Amino acid sequence: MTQATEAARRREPKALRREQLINATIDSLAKRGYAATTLADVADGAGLSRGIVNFHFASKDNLLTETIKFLQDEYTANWQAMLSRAAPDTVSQLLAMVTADLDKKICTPRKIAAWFALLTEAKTRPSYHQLAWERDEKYRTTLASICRTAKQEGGYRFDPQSTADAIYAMQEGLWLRMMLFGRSYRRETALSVVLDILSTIFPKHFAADGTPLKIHEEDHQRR
Amino acid sequence: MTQATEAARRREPKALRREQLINATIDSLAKRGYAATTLADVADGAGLSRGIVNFHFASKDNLLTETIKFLQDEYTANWQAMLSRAAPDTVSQLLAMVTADLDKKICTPRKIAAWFALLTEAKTRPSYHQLAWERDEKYRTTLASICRTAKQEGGYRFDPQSTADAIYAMQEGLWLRMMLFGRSYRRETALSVVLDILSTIFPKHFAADGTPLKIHEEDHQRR
DNA sequence: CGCTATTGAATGAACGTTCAACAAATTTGT
DNA sequence: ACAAATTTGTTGAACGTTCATTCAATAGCG
Repeated sequence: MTQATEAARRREPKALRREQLINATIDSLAKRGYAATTLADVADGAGLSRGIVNFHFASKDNLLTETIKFLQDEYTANWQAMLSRAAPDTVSQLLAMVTADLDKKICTPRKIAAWFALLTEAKTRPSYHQLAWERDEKYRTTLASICRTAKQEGGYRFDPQSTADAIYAMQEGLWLRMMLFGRSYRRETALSVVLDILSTIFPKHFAADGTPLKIHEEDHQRR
Repeated sequence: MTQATEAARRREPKALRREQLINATIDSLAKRGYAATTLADVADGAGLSRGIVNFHFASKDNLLTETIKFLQDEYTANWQAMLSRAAPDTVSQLLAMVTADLDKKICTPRKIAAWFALLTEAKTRPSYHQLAWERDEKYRTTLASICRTAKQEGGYRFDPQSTADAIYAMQEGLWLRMMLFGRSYRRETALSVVLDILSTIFPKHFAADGTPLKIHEEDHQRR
């Protein structure tokens, strides 16, 4: 590296270097898996020297905790933003939730792989477990409340919490499929599966061909 | 250990000792996770000495491959047996498939945890990947064919393959939930979520209260 | 010059694998 | 029938490697 770029690199603020290392961590998790990810891999991936991670993150454990926190923050911020930007009708809200989960920004092979690599270890790591639980709870309760509204609007018989659980579980299952069989199972495939099942579960909210319908409430009250 | 029991232990055939070590591996994977599972853990768990695994399995890698193979064989054999024992009507077949997935024998905390621990590493290990793919394909195509029959019987509009994918993904998602939040999310909870969503997806096959109905061949046309 | 970021070599712990020694079981020879 | 020889299963110590962490030395910055 030339001295000019070396100087420029050195001037980067701390937060940027941390993010750079977190990204190298995600890369390594996706490429090599949890067990085979070493600090040397991460440092090499970031183009930096061996001791650098312990300087910025104190320990490998902490680096991984910060990585899962990064992924979880990005995930939650993304669906919450998409939800608030969506139209207020039930179908739009529902679609916002499920397309956020499969959003191009979130749902990349490397991020999915890294997420599962960390999540699987969450069982034995309290700090990961806590983060997984938070992600879960927020999304799940929001989805359940949308299902409750939809039930009133469509006069459905299902139990809203149970249906929300089923939809959420299905999405996590599709993530798993994408992680394992990403070559044949992509975002677009998963999205069409989700849309199909939604139009089956909420038939009054979708046309026969699956087109979303906005339901107007003459005799229903919202939220 | 007394000499008598020591002698008895030594007489156990090779296959039994292998299964004993595989079980200790599942225990360790569930308790400590993939990364922290060592051969010393496995040997200690089985109450045997350090070098024993390399004698029976040649390498750690091979032990783990045999473990995932063991779990996958048990899983597949279980649902195929339950399916063949079930009544021939569509609802019974469908229920056999989904209850097999959540069967008490298969769906234990330790087996779920071990399965995910190994599966997550499958991305980077061709031999695991192959096994995961096999498990997937068999179950998925069987489920799709049942959905196809149900569609004819109930005059549903859904795409059978897509619906089967959604159901299967949901089940894997519920496994993930059980792994992560096993204290609050158990087999019984997951099962009720599955049954709820099935009666939503196949309304003609279930009564309003969710009771399964056997459909007879008169209803075959419509829409 | 003090301060902060970075480097890379040194350290020590953990782990998979190997192997010589031993013990039990089984086969062979007489 | 029984001892010797051989095979099979098991042990635990030794070995070499890998890895996270530490730290003294260094370089850029204001």
